[in-house]
Amino acid sequence: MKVITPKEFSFSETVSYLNRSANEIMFHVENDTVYKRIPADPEPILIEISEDSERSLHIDILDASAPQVHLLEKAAVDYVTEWFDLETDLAPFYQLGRIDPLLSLVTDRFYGLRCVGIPDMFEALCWGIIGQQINLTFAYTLKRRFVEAFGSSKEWNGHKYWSFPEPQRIASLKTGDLTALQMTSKKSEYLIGVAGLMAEGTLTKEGLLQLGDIRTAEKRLVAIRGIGPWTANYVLMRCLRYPSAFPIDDVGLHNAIKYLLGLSEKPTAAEIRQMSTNWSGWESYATFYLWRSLY
DNA sequence: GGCCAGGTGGCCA
DNA sequence: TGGCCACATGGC
Repeated sequence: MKVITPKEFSFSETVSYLNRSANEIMFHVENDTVYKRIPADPEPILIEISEDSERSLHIDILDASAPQVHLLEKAAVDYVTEWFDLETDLAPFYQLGRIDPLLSLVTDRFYGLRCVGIPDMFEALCWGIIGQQINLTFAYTLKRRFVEAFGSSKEWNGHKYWSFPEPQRIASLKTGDLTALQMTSKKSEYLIGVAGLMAEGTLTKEGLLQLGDIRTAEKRLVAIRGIGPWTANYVLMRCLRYPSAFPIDDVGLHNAIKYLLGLSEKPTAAEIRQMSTNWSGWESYATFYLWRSLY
């Protein structure tokens, strides 16, 4: 299917972002084409996303069973719309880029980049927890081991496409099952605990969204063991899509600011708060663009 | 070999 | 509230 994209969208910037780790397991990029196994009824489907010579986006289902194909096509388009955040109007953000000295260093440079999401909240939470206090390279390694151990996959053209593990599966594990993958025992406890809350239905994406405002959702998340302000805001940003979510403690953000401004030290929390006063309502996009400058 | 990493919980004033 | 500190393991 051909998909209408907004004016301020760049598929090549999206692909650049998706290409940032060769160790990524949840999708595959090859020849400027993106492949991903996504949830669908009655079972996951494999989709291919590419851009034609006129810069239109194309989404195709590679393993569709014929009778359901129309429903599946709609599911695929909806998924990509959510994943690539195609419905957000970026014009106000770019307006900020014209007045904010720090944002101006990234808005033109990465024009058309959108905050790539993690639609599955269990995946977003796990990725946040896995990434706490370890370098990103190792985080990708841990995620790969985690998914290969407890997720499901389908092979297509000699490549394996993975679905993220189900909360029910992780909730049934013992910490030893995860420390065996080199997770710390704390991380293992956090992952199993969050999986339990989602498996029993006390924690859901819909439920958090129904709370209505970001502060209430943040409080609900931070009350969970293993989820602090950074992880909560990371999930609010990449899964629940609150544009004002702001993982201000993020060391990557600190380093991005340091390098972009040529500082000799990382900025303090107070300095970042000061610099971000202009970003009100767009903190998540500001963070995503600043992260992008790191690779 | 030492510092750092997309932090968090727990303790203390 | 805000400031320390232990934690735990790999990357570079």
